[in-house]
Amino acid sequence: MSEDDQRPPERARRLPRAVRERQILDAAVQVFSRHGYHAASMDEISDVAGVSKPMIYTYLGSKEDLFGACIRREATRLLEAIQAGVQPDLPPDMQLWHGLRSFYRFVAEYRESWTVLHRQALTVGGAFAAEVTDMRVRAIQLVAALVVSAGTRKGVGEQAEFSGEGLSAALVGAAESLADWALDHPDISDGVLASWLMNLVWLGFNDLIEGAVWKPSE
Amino acid sequence: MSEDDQRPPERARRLPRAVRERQILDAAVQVFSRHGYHAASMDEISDVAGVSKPMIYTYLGSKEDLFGACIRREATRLLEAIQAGVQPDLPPDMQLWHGLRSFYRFVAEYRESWTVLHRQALTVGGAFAAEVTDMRVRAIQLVAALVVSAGTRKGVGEQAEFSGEGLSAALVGAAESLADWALDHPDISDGVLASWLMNLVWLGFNDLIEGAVWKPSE
DNA sequence: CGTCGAAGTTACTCACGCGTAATGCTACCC
DNA sequence: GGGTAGCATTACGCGTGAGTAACTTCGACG
Repeated sequence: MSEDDQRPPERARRLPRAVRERQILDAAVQVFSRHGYHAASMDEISDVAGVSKPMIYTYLGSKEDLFGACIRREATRLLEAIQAGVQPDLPPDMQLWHGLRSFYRFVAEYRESWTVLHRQALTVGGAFAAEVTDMRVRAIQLVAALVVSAGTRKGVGEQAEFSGEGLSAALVGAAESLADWALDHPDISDGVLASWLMNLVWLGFNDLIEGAVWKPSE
Repeated sequence: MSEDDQRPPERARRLPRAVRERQILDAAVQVFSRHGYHAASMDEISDVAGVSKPMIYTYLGSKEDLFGACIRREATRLLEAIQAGVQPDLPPDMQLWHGLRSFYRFVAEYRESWTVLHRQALTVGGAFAAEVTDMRVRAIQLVAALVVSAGTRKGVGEQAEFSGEGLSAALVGAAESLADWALDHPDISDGVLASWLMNLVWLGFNDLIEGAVWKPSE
C-alpha cells in the first residue's frame, strides 16, 4: 500500500543512538511548537519521530527532560547564529544591525525553534522558564552594553545609564514582536526587517517623519 | 477545630448568582495566570473561588468557556482603561504618551489580567488565540494611524506608509516587553515607563545620545 | 554458528483531571 | 406551613496520556 513496502531490505533500518536522538528532538520541537508543552503528547512525538515511545524514555528521559533538551538545543542554535553574524570591531549601530539580521534570518529558517523558545518555554513554570528568561536577560544586557558604548563614544558618559536596562528590554521586545509579525510576511527579507527596526529605535519616529533614514554605513 | 465553627449563622452564606460568577472569574484569572490554561485545574479554581466545582459548570460552562469568559472580561477592562486615558484632540505624540501611561497603570494594577492576556491566551490554540491576536492587531492599527497622522501633519504624506504596520508591531511589542520588565520593577511609575518608550521610539537612540529628550508638551 | 548486547516494540498500569448524576438545603411566596 | 425554585455539595464515570515491564529482532564478533 505505502511506498515503504517497495524496498523490503531498507524499510526502517536500525540506526545508531545519536541519529535517533536527533530525529526525536526534531519531532519534539515540531510538536511542542504546534501544541505547547502540556497539549503535546509523547505518543504524537514518537509517532512523528517514527520511533516507539519507550525509545524516547531510554534516550532522552521524561517529558520534562525532553522539553529541556529541546530548549537547550534551540537556544544554543539561536545564540550561535547571532554570534556568527556579529563583528565586534564595528561601530555599535552596525553591530546591532548585523545582530538583528542574523536573528531574523534564524527565525525565518527555524520558525519552529523560535516558536518553542519564545512562546512555549514560558508556559512551563519553573526551571525552563528561568533558563529561557536568563538567555533573554543576557541578550538585553548585551544590547544595553552596545547602547551605553554608543553613548560613551559620543561623550555622554555617566548620564548614559539613564534607563539602559529598561530601554534594552523594550528594544528586545520590539525585535521579538517584529519577528512574530514577520512570520506572517515571509516575503520581507531579514535586511529589510533589521533596517526597519534600526530606523525606529536608532532614529525614532521624529527623525523618520522629517525624512531622515538610517542606512548601514560599512 | 477550625475558626469557621465559631460563627454558625454566618459560615458560607448563600449568594446570588452574579456575585458567585464574579468570584469564580476572579479565581479563574488568578489560577490561569499562575499555571497557564492546561496546567490549571478546575478543582483548584473552585477551591480558590470558595465554591464547589459543579457551580462553575452550571454558571460558566466548560473549562474552555470559562477561559473565554476570563479573556473577554480582562480584554474589555484593558481596552476601557486605555480609552479612558486618551484625548483625541491632542497631537499624536501626546496621545501615544497618554495611551501608554494608561496601559502601564493597568498592568501594574491588574498584573494577573495582563499575564493571562499576554502570555497564556496564545497557548490555547484556536478561537481564543485568534480573539486576543485580533485585539492586538487593533491596537497595532491604532498606533499605525497615530504615526501616519503625525507624518501627514508634517507633510510627509504618501511615503509615510513606508512600513507602518511592521513598525507599529515593533512598537507594540516594545511596550509589552517593557510592561513585563516593569512587573519586576514595581517602583518605576507609569509616567516614567511611558517616557522611556517615547524617548526610544519617538526620538531614537541617536537623538538620545546627543542629549535630546522628549517631554510631554501639553 | 552461537551468543551477547544494543536497537526496538507491544501492551500494559496507574494517576490525574474534566465533566456530571444524584441529592440536600434554605429562602421566599402564597 | 407546604411547596417551588434556585443555591450548593458529595461522590463518581471515564477518557486521556505519562511512564514501564516484558519481550523480540538484528548485527557483530570470536
